[in-house]
Amino acid sequence: MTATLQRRPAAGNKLDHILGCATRIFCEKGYEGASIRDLSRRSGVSLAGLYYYFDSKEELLYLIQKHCFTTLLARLEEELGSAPRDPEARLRLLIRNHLGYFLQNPEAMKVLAHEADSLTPPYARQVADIKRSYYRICRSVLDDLKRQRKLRRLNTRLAVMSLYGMMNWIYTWYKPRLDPDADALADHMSDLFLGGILAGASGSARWPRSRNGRRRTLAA
Amino acid sequence: MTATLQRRPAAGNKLDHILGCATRIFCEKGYEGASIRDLSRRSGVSLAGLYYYFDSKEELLYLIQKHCFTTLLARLEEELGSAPRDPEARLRLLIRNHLGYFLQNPEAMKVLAHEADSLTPPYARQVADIKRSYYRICRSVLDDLKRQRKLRRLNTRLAVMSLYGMMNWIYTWYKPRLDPDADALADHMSDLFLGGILAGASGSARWPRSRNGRRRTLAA
DNA sequence: GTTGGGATAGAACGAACGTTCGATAGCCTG
DNA sequence: CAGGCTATCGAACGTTCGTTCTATCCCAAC
Repeated sequence: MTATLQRRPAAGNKLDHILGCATRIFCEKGYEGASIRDLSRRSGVSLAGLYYYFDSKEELLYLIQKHCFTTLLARLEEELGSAPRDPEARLRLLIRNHLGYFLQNPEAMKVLAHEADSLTPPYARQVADIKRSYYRICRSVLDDLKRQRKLRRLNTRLAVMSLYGMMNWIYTWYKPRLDPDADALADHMSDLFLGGILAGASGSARWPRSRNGRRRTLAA
Repeated sequence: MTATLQRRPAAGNKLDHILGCATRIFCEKGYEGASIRDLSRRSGVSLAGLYYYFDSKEELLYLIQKHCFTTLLARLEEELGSAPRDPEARLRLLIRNHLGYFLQNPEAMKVLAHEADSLTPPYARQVADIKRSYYRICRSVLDDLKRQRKLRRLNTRLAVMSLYGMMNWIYTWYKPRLDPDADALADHMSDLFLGGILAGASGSARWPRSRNGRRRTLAA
């Protein structure tokens, strides 16, 4: 009934193992589709024994999400701390950090992206707080870029969301054998995003915005 | 046991109502989290009565996905049929079509994006076929653009996936009150994507870091 | 050597699940 | 009116779910 939100003193190692198994199971079958019995089988811990390490299935998902977002955020803050002030460089670094972590932990990535709103209030708020911090960093970097390059017509929210869409969607299609590695992918998406931002949103009359009509912008 | 994959003769109206309710429930609670009893309550049809209209919960999801993707694909093909040959114009039209349909049916959109691999082989293949057709249209338009603009370094697969990521991710953040409407959003994403493609992918410089280093591909 | 608590598991609980059964209306056709 | 077909439902079936109860084992501390 009562949410713990705090870990027991010295149960470090086995809990990690359980969380790892749970991540893989949630990844494969989804949060609702996965059962504690699946976790019991895969982890080798008895059904009842599992409940020594967590209070509920929901806390399990919470622990996974909290750990991943916390790690992701900490990495980013550390890297940005000793990085140049130039907004473009910082944005590239952010993208590299995001994709690097995600492609290194593809199962966790899918759980984060796919079960983004499977948690209910007591847990959901905690995760939402971390996500908001992460989002705000990206937004502020983009605001800096907007100021520096005088991109008056840039909608920062839309831009951030488009960027996250590009990045987070990869869990649906990325094939390690077929697709470029994390750094090359980060370069690709950085170029695509920055190119689009800098080319389209600077407010010159070159690309007039029209509501309904189709624009014949470029001479073919 | 045997998958029907074919509708009974004259059960049109009520099945539509059931499918509409099911879409909303799948959207709210996810496919696994939703129950037939939820659907019974919301639709006003008794639990057993529902099974007159479909054979299984999975067929229900299949019918929703098939209908949506078929409609989306048909609309696109119709629009592209009477459209200019210019690849950029066709790409803009594709984006407009995609976002227009999705923002008009946000609940169905979420079910399509979120339950993309909740179906098992007999049903999954049918849906995958339609999705592949849809994907291929986008890819071929992009290949045309690549040829026309001589974008030698453009990875078409990555570009298509990035674009779909941008577009499909909106179900996680779009707020009708706060964000621009479908056409404006389509313009935004078209500009972002095309700007990025045309600016970044034709030259030899891998890391165009400064403004004057950025190439202008537009005046060909 | 006893004790006490951390760690574990077998068995069970009540609830909810997807699905089916059998029956009952209404309605068209002969 | 008889017979069959469409549409519908209450009740149940068998299974699986998340969770808990209770008992045990292990081992350090006294």
